[in-house]
Amino acid sequence: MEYTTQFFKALGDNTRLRILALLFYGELCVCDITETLNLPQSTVSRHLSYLRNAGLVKSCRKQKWMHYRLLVHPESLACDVMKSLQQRLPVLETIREDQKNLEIYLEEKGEKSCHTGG
Amino acid sequence: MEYTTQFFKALGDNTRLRILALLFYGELCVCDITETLNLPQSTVSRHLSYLRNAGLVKSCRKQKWMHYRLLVHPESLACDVMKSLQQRLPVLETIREDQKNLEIYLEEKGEKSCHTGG
DNA sequence: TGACAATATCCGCTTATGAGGATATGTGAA
DNA sequence: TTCACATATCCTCATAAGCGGATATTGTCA
Repeated sequence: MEYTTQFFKALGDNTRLRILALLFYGELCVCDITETLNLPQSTVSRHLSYLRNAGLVKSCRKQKWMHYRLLVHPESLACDVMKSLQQRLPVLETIREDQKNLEIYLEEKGEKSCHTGG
Repeated sequence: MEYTTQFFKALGDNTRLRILALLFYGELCVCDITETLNLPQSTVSRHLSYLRNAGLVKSCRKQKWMHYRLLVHPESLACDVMKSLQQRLPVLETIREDQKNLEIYLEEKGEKSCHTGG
């Protein structure tokens, strides 16, 4: 049952919940997350590693940028929980603010984005 | 968002997941859990405290025995997750064994139970 | 290849948490 | 009021993890 425990440990941290809430918007690179949440790069990177080890996200390099996106196995506990999170996390003030900031950030970034030509 | 984080932290431990899986069967006292899981009493008590603080269970004294049962606020993230846990935890070998042991234990205990005269 | 940008990892420090034996507290019965 | 049982809390130790600045690594481009 280690996998299950590790899954919930991964959700047991404010920063990681905030990161997941951003990833519900789609694939993002580390700098997107770092700037949106306004946290030190090392902090974001460390939490992303944690999420990857716990099997919640997967990463892939695209040129200079490492992109992260959600990874869910269908018909699983993790899948159920992630769906519920997607629906319910925005109840939280902090999460709503983060998501708003992401929208603003992505719009401002526009075509200069590391997402162009993705 | 502290409440949410605390909720997931509470789920991020093997022993606590095992305890919750037993409580899906209904209200239990500490000795039921201790004997079913075959763990030191202090360990079980500590984890029950943790679950209580995180708002997942509530306790009430019945004579000499402290009874614990699940506590879920309807229409919440916690409620969604608990429902999913109830359905999916028995996928895990350890959980199935625990639940089997609980059934045997309760049957053997029978009328000498601390549940008599509830 | 040299410089820079994007990330990951290291490091030192601090706090949270787990374990389980020992002990304290609370409760009912004699 | 004393005993026995049920449970909570204390104590000490060990490990997991969080933080963020500094540094290493890797890819891109001139």
